[in-house]
Amino acid sequence: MASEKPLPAETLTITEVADSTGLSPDTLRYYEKAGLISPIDRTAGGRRRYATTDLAWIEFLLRLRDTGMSIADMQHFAELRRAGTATVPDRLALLRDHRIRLDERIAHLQANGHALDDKIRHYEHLLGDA
Amino acid sequence: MASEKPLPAETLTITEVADSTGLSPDTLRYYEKAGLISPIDRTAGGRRRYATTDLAWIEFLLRLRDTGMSIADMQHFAELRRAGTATVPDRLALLRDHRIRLDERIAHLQANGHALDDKIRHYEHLLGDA
DNA sequence: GCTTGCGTTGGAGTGCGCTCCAACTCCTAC
DNA sequence: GTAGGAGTTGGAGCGCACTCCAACGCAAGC
Repeated sequence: MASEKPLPAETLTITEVADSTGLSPDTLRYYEKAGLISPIDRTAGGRRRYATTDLAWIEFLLRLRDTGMSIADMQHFAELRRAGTATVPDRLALLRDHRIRLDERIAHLQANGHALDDKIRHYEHLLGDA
Repeated sequence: MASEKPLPAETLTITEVADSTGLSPDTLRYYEKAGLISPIDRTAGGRRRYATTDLAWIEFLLRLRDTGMSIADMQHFAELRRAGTATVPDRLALLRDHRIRLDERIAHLQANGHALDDKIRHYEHLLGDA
């Protein structure tokens, strides 16, 4: 009853995933241990083989991370995902909320950017510079 | 020769500055120790009295921090400031550079925001939701 | 003068997000 | 079969930006 799948050719080693995502192998293992990524399929020898769906999920995680979501919140989201489609409304609500806070952050950054522009102009004026 | 200035009325205690900036008194002392803020005037009893110019500088620091500048880089900027007007060109160059990287970050956040919008639409579609 | 509370210091501790390490196994090429 | 490199684990360590603490000093009201 060996369930030895033929391991579809589109399978990636940890370094391949690392290279393609910009994460280090250590960070990939850390994310998996933390439950951000569900346990990755292994070869007979115990080595991780990432499926392209795993890769897509990691890229989504990176988007959440890069927009300021904490590990703890990503853990929560990943749990909901593992719990199945019944949690889609929850996940949608979380994403919408995150999206709103992202726009607020962007607006805040832009306002600060304008203040920096003023400061830059002030310095330029001091120098008679263009 | 006592240089006991009358301490212009527009002088603030550490908690007043904390309340007005949102920083904690501990953080204000930490910033001063770290050299982000030059030594603040003291009362006879050794208590800090912040001038409004100190407040303005702290608010500027917060703008740098909120736009992603590290403590180390703010230390550098503060050093240049203490070194006098000869460093204005350097400071201008740093600010311009920081400004450019800020715009890059904003663009990146916006791109990620659009990707999140796609994901949100995907979930909405799953639900037949508006 | 005494209490209450704000402020001071140096230094230790915290939370986050990794990052590194030792000791080991596995896989490939020769 | 052997050498070299890639991958595995649990756990320790790190850098950043604070945050907290104990022990003390000073100030204002009663």
